[in-house]
Amino acid sequence: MNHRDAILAAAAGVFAQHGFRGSTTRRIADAAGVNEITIFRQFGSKEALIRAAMQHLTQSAGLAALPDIPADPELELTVWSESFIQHLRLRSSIIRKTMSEIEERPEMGECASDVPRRASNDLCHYLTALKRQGRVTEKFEPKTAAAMLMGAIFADAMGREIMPEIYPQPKEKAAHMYTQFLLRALGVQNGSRKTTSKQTKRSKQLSS
Amino acid sequence: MNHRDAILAAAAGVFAQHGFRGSTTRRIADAAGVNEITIFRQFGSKEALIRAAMQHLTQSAGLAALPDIPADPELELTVWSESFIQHLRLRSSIIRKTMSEIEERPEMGECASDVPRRASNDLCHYLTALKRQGRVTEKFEPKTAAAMLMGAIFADAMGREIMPEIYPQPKEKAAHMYTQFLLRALGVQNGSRKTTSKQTKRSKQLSS
DNA sequence: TGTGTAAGTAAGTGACTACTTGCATTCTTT
DNA sequence: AAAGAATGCAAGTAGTCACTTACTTACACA
Repeated sequence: MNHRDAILAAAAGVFAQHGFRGSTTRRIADAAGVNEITIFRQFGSKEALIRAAMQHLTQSAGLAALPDIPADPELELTVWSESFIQHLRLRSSIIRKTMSEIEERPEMGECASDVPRRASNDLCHYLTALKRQGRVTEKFEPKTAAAMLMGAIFADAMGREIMPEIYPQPKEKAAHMYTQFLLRALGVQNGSRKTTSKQTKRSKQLSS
Repeated sequence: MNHRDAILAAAAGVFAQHGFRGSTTRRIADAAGVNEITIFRQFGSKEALIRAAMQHLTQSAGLAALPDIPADPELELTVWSESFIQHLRLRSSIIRKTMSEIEERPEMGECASDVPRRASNDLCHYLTALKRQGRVTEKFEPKTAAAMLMGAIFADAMGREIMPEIYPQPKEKAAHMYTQFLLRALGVQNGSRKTTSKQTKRSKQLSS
């Protein structure tokens, strides 16, 4: 493994555990198996290193895609929600640390808020398309619906470790339950149009 | 103002801005207008001071009450949601800092998670009562519904400052919109039983 | 073989940290 | 007025922090 990448990975890990002030250059160097000086020669300063590590992280983050034309809303939204909640859960530590640093270091927030911004955009587009198809019986604002689903997923990913008893069980089905809840609020009937046999199969699994 | 209270208030303020590691005893002393030594004489150590400040804060926190017997769900839930979102917004900085410290200092989380736990409990009881009244047409799990509403409110309070464009506008109506969304998912019809003229008036204001 | 580059070792800088000690001052209460 | 408690001031301790300097080692490539 390249030394530079090792340092970046170690910085991200230490930051996720201890935050900015707790990420001492010594700790990062030890975690990377590298001399402390190497960090300063490669990145110049601790601040530059942390910034580089954050950008490196957010660039490698991918989001599940939502189809342009909704076919099976429950299936498609559930898959999307599951991938989104998993993304947040895997990064819950670093997200918590970043959120708490934003006020002191606003530049950290700008790259961190990229993922949720894209997610909200994608989801709003999908919901708007659903509406245009006439498959929504209730009046609703896409932004409110999107904020609702994403908010529930976000709070679940951030809070379940600390207060597991206030979230739906089991945690593996939570994303699906939030999705069903959303669809019921929109008045979208179950079932799908134009589904392949594969999708129908998954669809039946979901509602079990 | 008592010196002890001034120190506690200053500690809470500095912690909200800078987190635990950034809350130096010097900064707290300056903010309280007190000599640094006084802190150690009164509280013994920085850790003991921060702990005392946190407990002092959570004890003084009150939550809006939800009636045992639902009468006007939209009104009652909206009032509750508004008070809850306002509570979280006023404390957003300190909540973010606390969430990020929990992994390193678990004892901080236990008193901090008290408010959301109580809120979830109250909300679940209310929704269960609504169900027992037969005013809910859709099948639903109270815990999921509560997690959905509270999650949306929590994410709004934590994230709107950083990403205002992904949340419903204006922010003063957000709590009401989330509440309406919840009620639609539950299939609760608008309007109220046994309302007084006052309540009806507020009810009409809300839906405007 | 020589040269440039990335890495390590050792030592140290000045600033900041939580916390202590000794003594003087102020305020409250008796 | 006397006594005791709370507070302030000055100075200092031992430790950690980011970062620097000066010098050495290992390796790639020509």
